[in-house]
Amino acid sequence: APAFTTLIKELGRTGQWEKAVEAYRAMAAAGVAPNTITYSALINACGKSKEWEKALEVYGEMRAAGVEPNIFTYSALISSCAKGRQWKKAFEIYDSMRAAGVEADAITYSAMISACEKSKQWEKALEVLAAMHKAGVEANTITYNCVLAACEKAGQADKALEVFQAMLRADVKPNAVSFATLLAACERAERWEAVMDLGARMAKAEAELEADALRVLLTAAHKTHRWDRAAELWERAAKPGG
RNA sequence: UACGAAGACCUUUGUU
Repeated sequence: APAFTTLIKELGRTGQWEKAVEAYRAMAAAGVAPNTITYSALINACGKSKEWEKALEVYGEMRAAGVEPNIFTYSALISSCAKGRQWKKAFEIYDSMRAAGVEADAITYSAMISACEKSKQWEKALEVLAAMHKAGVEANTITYNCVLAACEKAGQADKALEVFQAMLRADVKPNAVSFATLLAACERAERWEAVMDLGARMAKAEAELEADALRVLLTAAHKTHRWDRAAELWERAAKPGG
């Protein structure tokens, strides 16, 4: 079964979900029984291609075959719903997971928040973060990135900055994705002072300065008449590895 | 104890 699972994952990674399903069918023909790991990989393969209905169908077959889902299975299902922008379905899966006595971890919560984000439910995303905290599960950089993305997508720059503060208070390190999301939110809201502030934090965090981030930071320097900062940015960007 | 397999942001690919 591990060989089939590896194949299914690879097919999923390259967007060939139909072939992944074929590989799964071929298992039966070869007399190999799919297990929890195989099903989780197949659900994820379907989810990656935004085939959330197929992912749920596979889940149904899994249950019918008497194979027990675990936290990987549920997280993959939630992630599938996220990519298909089915936040209500994601909550349904989450509820059934809890009913089965499976505790959500940081990955599960992040997938839930991502589901809210992609369905443009930023308030729900904040609710999930609060529930996570209440459950005593620590939010990590990715979790916060999902929340930041939810705020950004909804045009809630102030909320994004609030979440960022909470992130720093929780001692969770922002990465390049965090900053990119924050910059996007602030750019859209024309919060140039906030952008300048982020630029300073990025420098302190030694975060990688990508082209798009540089563009927004330069725009902000221009808008706030901080020519000195613009020059500094330019020099830093010109340096190899800087 | 370990010993080829599975889940979250971003990245790749496809669709608009």
